[in-house]
Amino acid sequence: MAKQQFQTVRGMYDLLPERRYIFNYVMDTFARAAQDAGYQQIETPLLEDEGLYVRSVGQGTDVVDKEMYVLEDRGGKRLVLRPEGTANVIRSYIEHGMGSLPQPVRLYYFADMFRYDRPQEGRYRQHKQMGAEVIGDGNPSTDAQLIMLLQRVYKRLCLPNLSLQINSIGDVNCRPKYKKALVEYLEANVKQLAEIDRERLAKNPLRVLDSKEPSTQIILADAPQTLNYLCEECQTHFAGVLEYLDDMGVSYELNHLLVRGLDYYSRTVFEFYGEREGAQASLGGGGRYDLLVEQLGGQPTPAVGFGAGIERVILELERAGVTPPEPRISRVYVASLGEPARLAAFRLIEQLLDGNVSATGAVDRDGIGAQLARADKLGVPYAVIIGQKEVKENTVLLRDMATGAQETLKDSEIVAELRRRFGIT
RNA sequence: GCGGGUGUAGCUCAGUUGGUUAGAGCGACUGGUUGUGGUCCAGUAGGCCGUGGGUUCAAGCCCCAUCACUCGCCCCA
Repeated sequence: MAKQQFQTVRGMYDLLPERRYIFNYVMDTFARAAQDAGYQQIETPLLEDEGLYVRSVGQGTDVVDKEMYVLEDRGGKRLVLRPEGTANVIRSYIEHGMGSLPQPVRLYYFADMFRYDRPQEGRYRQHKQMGAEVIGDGNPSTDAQLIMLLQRVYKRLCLPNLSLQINSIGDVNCRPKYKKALVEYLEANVKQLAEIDRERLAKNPLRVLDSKEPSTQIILADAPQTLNYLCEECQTHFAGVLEYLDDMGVSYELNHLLVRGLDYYSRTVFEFYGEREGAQASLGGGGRYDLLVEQLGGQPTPAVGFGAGIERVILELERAGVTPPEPRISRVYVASLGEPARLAAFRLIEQLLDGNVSATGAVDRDGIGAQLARADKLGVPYAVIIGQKEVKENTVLLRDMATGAQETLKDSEIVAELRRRFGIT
């Protein structure tokens, strides 16, 4: 064998058939739930202006500062491989005047995200997300509906024991006051802060809240909490969200340290966690971003959305021992022996496919035994065997693979007979 | 970006204090059976032992570097 020269780029992976179908299962489940709830699918380009993400996600966030794939095109334009799903959807909303559609606009998407991070299990440089956005509705019921959409998807995927954590981080009115109080508090305790958190304090103080440093966490226990600083509007909104969730019996956990890593969020933020310990526990999350549309040049428009990692959902499925339905295999294998039979088999396969019977077969030189062995490995319920004798008599042999029983049928009747047996009308 | 672990056949893994032709199971292929699969039997292919350098009479094994994977941290999904 030739020396292997190329391999997948670091942090990226080949999705082989034996695993690809699981992704399809998750994606189909999500798509159905989203469509049922009135969401329409959108797809935006992989490449966007660098400025789009810098302005929306924000400087001082890890995603922008150290994880973006930035490249220059031949015209010298700086482009970015999509690192997250919301900014581009909002760009599209504005660019195509979706503000003049009946509001709110509900969109869902599947997209590959690129982040230049150190890979490990459940974390790749190219990973797949499914997400949804509701644009043009600021009512708390929308937040609750969106959260329940994601929860419904997890539930349909048979994922038990996911925990939902939720918080409100306020808006332009109240967040500055909170930020000020937090900074004052942290500065008063700066000696006990971990080194890295002192840097965060200077750059992006809210990020100190989800610090994992033990020394910082001690300090955080008594830190000011966002919920105590919410303005009246934000308070009412958050109370509304929780009431709707309570009404539907959704259990959640208030987490006053949850702030999420992207700057555009305001008010509601939430995240679903799996049972895994450690860093890759986050399965999906999102929040409200009422300022983003305006920030990107559109009319002031409230919006809320989430993104969920498909690889992580699948890890969680494996963990929970959930096995998705196997992809459909062919139902019929057509085996042939001898030159004239091969042509008859070739024709029969096409006739079966035209008749909506999934079929495959050998149009090669193998003996009948080898062909049946292949049929067996494919797990087809029936094989059709055509040899010299059958061609001469215009018949075929229909073999039940489970019992080994065989019967002779007229070649003109085999398609109809198989359709009947499979209940295809 | 930081710290630990691991790289031997397509897959899962053995491989003794460094010793001469590197093994098993599964899988693939061929034959036993030129018109009949699963079981069984026999056989074949598939390895520069991740890559490069070093130490040694001798390296899969020791040393260095590098790449990849993996675990933890940071951060996220």
